[in-house]
Amino acid sequence: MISTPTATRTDKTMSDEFPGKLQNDSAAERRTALYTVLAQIPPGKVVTYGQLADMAGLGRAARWVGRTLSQLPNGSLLPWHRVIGAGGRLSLVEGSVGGDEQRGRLRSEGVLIMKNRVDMHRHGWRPSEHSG
DNA sequence: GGTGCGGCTGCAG
DNA sequence: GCTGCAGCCGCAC
Repeated sequence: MISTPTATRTDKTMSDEFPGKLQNDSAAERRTALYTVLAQIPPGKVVTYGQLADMAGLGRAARWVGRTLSQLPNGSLLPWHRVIGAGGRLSLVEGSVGGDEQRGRLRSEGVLIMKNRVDMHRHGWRPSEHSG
């Protein structure tokens, strides 16, 4: 056996594997995990901040997720618009840049928005049920 | 290393 | 169903 003292985490990017339970050591790792999970969300589906945080292994850091998403650049290819508040509520207010963008994108994907709310029973992403 | 701050969450009114 | 309040968690001073 190779007694590697500092080989706890490694060498290369282990991000080759699918997300779920990454061993997050640093904030950057967590952000990466968050982005990875976020990228797994299929079109027409939505997740809540808390759900996304849990998927990234952050537990209840839903707030942090929201802040992190707000820090995404405009050119980001991540489907940040598929992240909504608990209960299918849209945290972003209509009239806001992000709010308008989110609604527009969601509708483009076939997600019906009624009074700042999305039907989670219909569009809620169920990773446990093979993204379908 | 203590304090403040969020694109939150859940419950009560 | 909306508003207000307290709780959580991690990040930035």
